Amino acid sequence: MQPRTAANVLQSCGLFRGMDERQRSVLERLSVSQRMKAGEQLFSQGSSCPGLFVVDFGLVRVFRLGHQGQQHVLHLCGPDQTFAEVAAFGDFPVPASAVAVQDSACLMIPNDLLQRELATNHDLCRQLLVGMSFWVRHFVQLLDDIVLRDATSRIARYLNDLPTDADGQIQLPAPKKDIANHLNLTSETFSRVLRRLSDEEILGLDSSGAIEVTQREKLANYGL
Amino acid sequence: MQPRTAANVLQSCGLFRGMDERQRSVLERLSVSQRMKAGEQLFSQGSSCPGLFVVDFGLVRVFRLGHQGQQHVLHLCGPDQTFAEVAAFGDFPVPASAVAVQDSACLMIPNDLLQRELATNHDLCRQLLVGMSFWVRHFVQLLDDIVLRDATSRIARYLNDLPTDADGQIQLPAPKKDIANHLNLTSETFSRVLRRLSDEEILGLDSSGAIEVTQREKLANYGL
DNA sequence: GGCTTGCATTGATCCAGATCAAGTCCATGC
DNA sequence: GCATGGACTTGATCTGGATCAATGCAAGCC
Repeated sequence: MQPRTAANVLQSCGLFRGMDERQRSVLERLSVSQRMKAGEQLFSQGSSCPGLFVVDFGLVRVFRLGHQGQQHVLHLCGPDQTFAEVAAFGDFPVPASAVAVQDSACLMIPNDLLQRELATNHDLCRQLLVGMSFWVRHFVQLLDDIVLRDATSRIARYLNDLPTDADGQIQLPAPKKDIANHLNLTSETFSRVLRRLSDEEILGLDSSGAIEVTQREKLANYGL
Repeated sequence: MQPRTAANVLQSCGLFRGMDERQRSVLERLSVSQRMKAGEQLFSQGSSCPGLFVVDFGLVRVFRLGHQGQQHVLHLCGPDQTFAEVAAFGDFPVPASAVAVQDSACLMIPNDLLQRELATNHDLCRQLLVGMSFWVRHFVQLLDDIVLRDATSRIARYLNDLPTDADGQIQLPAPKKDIANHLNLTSETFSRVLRRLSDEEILGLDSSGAIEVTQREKLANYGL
């Protein structure tokens, strides 16, 4: 897999959408490319924030560690998604760790350069303020998904929000265990729920791991 | 209870700390004062965001509604705390409802005026960007409190973070049922845990509702 | 005063999902 | 090829906290 150009990555990243070409080119110049092997750690919870990351290709797992060594996956970042923005803006230690799930590449905008740019670039500030508010909303949604919904409902909603590929099938973007953990479930429970939905003929499970939604209607109902 | 001046409220509010007098006076002029009786609703989930609120005095419960009518308390806002900032910046429907727990007063900066100010005021933008990132961190912490810790640990941590008054006692800032719900517990469980901590002589429970921490050390250990 | 209403405490029971335990099925490296 | 290990499934069992239920208690109100 070959890295794209910085311009390309930034252009397709939601956080920077709405900026014009000129704006983005400023960020391009600040950015650094970085490649990681599967399993490689980018940063760990509590260390100072290296900067803002955008995934070029691959998959990065961002997670919090619990006192007894458990972990909770906050975010599974695929291409064009950002992470560590929050710590970058707030200038505090990163509140989570990040590890590449597969061989991956990222664009990184170093913290000090970003800060300097923010100091003078008003448009960038506004843009990021909006981006950030979406980020908060995301977490609020995740939070009360976990608090207010049961396992089946959470999974149904998650599946509903995934895009279907050309064959109308869903490819899970990450290993099941990581998705399960993100939804605050064990992989066992995740597996059982998929099985049940398959028995109810709402889903079709493929031995390759692809999922076909045979009754979108009913799936949406589970997600309410 | 008498409302304070707008200047006074903004000055003691964390989100606007770091702004100079001149900056704040701009916001003062935009702000509107609002009083609520106990139980009065300020806005409800899904409606358009009226603006950014700062609590003057009293207590506001901000919560999400679940499909089956359950609710989850996202935030219990006391004096000088803000709410609805997120929707205000992002300009989407408020993702939660807000109700006054007691008779209260708020300062409100209407959305349109705030937006207009943000368009030109760079310092304000930067300030709010930082404030926002703290807000995200808060939610991440709440999230994995709920995910990674058990009931006792959550409560211990919550109590540990509360300030003690002049007598070294803790006054809960809100009804127990609301605090319990915020921590994703039932009031029954909350009650039982307090009782257990009291039996272990880590806490002293007062019939008036005040809590005395008799072994801060052990309490902190529960919160790890 | 008596009446209502809502919060809080305590006990008994229940259950969704975790944990524990096997077993299957690849992919990887030697 | 064969071994090793990780991801996934499936079954049996356990448990933390929810739910249900009863009671106490204080505040507001006629």
